[in-house]
Amino acid sequence: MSQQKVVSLDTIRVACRNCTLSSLCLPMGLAPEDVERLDEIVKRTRPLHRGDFLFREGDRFRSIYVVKTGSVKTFAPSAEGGEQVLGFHLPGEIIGLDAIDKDAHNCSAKVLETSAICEIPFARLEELTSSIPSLQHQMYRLLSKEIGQDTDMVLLLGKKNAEERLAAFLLGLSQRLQKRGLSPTDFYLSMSRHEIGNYLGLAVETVSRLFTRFQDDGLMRVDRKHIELLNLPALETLVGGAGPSRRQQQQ
Amino acid sequence: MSQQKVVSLDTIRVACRNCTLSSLCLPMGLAPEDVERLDEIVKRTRPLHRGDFLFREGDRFRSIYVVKTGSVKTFAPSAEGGEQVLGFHLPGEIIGLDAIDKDAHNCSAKVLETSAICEIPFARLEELTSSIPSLQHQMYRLLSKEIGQDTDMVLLLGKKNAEERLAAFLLGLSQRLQKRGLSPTDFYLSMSRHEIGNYLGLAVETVSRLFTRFQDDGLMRVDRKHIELLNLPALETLVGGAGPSRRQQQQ
DNA sequence: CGCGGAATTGATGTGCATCAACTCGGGTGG
DNA sequence: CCACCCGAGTTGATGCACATCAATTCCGCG
Repeated sequence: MSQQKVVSLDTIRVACRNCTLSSLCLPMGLAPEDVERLDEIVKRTRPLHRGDFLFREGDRFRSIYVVKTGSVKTFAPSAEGGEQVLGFHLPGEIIGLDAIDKDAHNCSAKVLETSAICEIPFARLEELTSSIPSLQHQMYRLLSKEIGQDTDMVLLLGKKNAEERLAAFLLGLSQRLQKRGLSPTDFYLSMSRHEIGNYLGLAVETVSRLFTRFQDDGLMRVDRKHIELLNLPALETLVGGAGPSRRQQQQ
Repeated sequence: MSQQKVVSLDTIRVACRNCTLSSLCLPMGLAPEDVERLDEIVKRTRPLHRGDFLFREGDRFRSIYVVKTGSVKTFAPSAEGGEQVLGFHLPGEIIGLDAIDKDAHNCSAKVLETSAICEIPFARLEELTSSIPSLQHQMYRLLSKEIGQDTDMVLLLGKKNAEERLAAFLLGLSQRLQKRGLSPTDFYLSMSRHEIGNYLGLAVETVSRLFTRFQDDGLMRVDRKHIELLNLPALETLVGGAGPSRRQQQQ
């Protein structure tokens, strides 16, 4: 969102090492020299800006990307020239794993705000995982986790109403930010209402109305792109419990 | 659906070898001795029957499963005791990859009809992939493919109307059956209307009405669980083109 | 300062869920 | 072998959540 000072190369390096560590290696103990080997294949790219593409649908698959700071959205063309937003990617999160299969990207990735992104050439990563079993296991876990997240999304789109979807979206952001040591209750949305609606399978107007309603109900404070969550437990109730005074789910 | 004769062990072995081959190794050339090593860790299970579980949500993750014959559905609990059907798995398809991350299954897998299933202990598979780079690459591709499929599902649930969803469902089945050398236009549905609706985010009644409509329009013939697709191109138009005389997609 | 896209808010329409009634087929027990 | 039963599927009537249309305001930016 802001950049108080020119970020030194060292800062990037350290931060990037951090993001590599936490995303790829945190849960498994990886020998320090292996971390070093992993670190060596990571390319640091200069800061990217709003609107820049990491890759476009159809591009040959070469690398996966890790968000260091900022945010990225991925989206695929839908029928009739429209697009489906597939995800918003925050610091520490990985982009591009879906391209391994066809060796080509089947979605596009666009930077939402000034962001620092690490690029990891997949061929080299694959060599590395061959010789480091625990890193291989990490890769399997990462891929598997992605499947799990998509499953959550299917559940959201298949079974939840508008209210539940937006509550789930906000809580999801909150938790992911918290994981990175950022405030889980006070943050800025880097994406537009339109993109949120597209992502959640809702119309812009519905998103807008729900923000207003949530605010009126004291669940949150909304000022343009600035969000303050005032009542996380209540939001959790909305998501999990299928909404108190709402229709119950089919089946 | 039927079982003309008791299947001999050899038949199972050969068929299972086939399914392992085609799912895990077909696209990459794998040395014959490596295929042998892979084949050795595959467990053959006796035929399973309608209602049997491969695993339940929460079970410790030990193996992935490959459908040899028959079909399996996977589903996760939704809010309020309901369930979300996550997928139907046909011969040659793999189940359980989503459990690697948490080392526990986060969905259940239930057999829809008498089926033969291969079990592959994941720990042993992982050992194998460490020493066979091309097999490791195959695993990455399989996991990545699964992500791509989930993405398709998100697009379907987020952007398609009832008609498009059912058309996409039928075409999907058709193509997957064809891949296994079965008829792409004449097949039996092993799942109930209820399960189809649940999977597609639709009510049973809507599914039923659409079957009737499609039949009236000459797109297909429906008799109970027996399906004949009479006009694949027309179905494809329904899916891709967002329906000729229908509302256009948002954005 | 003024333009234009983003967001909000209100009014209206509709696709599909829901409710309800009925039919069908398959399995069971007498 | 048939009568019964029960769950699955179909069909029709109604309602509602959310999309769509329309008008206005708001803010960012040149």
